[in-house]
Amino acid sequence: MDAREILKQHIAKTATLTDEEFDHVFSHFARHSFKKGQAIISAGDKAEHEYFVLEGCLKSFYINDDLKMFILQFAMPTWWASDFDALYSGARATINVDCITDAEVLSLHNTDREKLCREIHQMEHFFRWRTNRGYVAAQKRLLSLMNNDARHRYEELLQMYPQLYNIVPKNLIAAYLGVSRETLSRLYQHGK
Amino acid sequence: MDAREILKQHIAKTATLTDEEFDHVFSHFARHSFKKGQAIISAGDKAEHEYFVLEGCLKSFYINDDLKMFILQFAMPTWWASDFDALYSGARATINVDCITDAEVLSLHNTDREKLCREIHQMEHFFRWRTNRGYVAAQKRLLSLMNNDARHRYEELLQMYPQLYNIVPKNLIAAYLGVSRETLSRLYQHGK
DNA sequence: GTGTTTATGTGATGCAGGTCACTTTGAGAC
DNA sequence: GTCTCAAAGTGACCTGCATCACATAAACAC
Repeated sequence: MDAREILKQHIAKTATLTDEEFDHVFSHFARHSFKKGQAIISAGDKAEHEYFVLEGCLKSFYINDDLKMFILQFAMPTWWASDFDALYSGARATINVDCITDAEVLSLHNTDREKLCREIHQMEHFFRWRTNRGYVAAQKRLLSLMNNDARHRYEELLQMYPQLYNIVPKNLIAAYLGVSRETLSRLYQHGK
Repeated sequence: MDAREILKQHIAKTATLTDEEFDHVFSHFARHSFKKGQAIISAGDKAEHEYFVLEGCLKSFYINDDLKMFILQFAMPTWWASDFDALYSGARATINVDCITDAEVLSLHNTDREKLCREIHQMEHFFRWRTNRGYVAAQKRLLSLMNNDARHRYEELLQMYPQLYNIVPKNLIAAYLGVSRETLSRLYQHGK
């Protein structure tokens, strides 16, 4: 399935667009291919685009002063990634986005998203719902982080996104869960 | 300042409405007075409304199987509170909302929010931005929870919301930070 | 292929913060 | 006022997870 069709079906789940409207929307996206390990947004950059994943897997992450990495999100096909704080506020990025595997993405400029939201009511609706889902997911993750131990969070993650197990190295899973890679490794030593 | 004016100015920060449009919007809100300690949404309820705070302070929180409380949000004047997951998905509430102090609020039914978003493009814009801000704030809190220790998170919270110090008891602050009340109490024993 | 980097496992040790138990202070209710 | 209950402080003890150190093993570059 081509990029156009993937995006069209993705948006159609939340918003109703005519074919002409979708053509107009799609004309604001640009396609990019990235290699495994390649950076898409680096801390300090201006974050001007958000990215819709067609193929592969991205991660968005923060690096603290001790160079420790914390993963905010893994982005699989039909997910969106960016430094949303910087994107909306116009500030420099503090979040990085890069490629865990080779990836195909569509980029949308911040200005164009706002333009599309102004022009087409249904696009504003679409982006409202996309953010809604992100907000609710972030709140659930906050509660899980406060309430559950490392093992529980690990099993929760694998149950929710089984595909991750095969694609994402354990050190990155640890950086998502908020535990050290050693602790994650020890969770299942000698079979559970 | 009356309820109408507070809401009007709050919305005007993000969206442009004519007076007629605002009158229409405002007609969907209902005003309520609550007493300190009173519950607004309880786990198991249908969550059908979201609440805009005019006066006082609410909290939204989760209670786990061990009856331990985790606070998702304090809601001060011009903040919104609800179980947004249940509200949007139609599921039963898992989050509670109640009053830390006596409070004056405006309620908006889920159905009416969606109706207003359909009728008035600018209202869809308003709610998109409201959720944006919530999403970004939740992501920052996730990072802080993974990256910083209890003392750091406490100082961060007080710096961001100094008003909380006088209004909100320490055991609730602890439930927000994700530490025990004993640990929070010990942070500043014998003056720092 | 060979050398280099990245991912993973595992032992030893330390500490932040949890839990339990008890005390003190303060705010309402009457 | 007095009684009750919630909030807050503190000691003693325990534990989940971090950190450091080193050993494999697998992936990648050339």
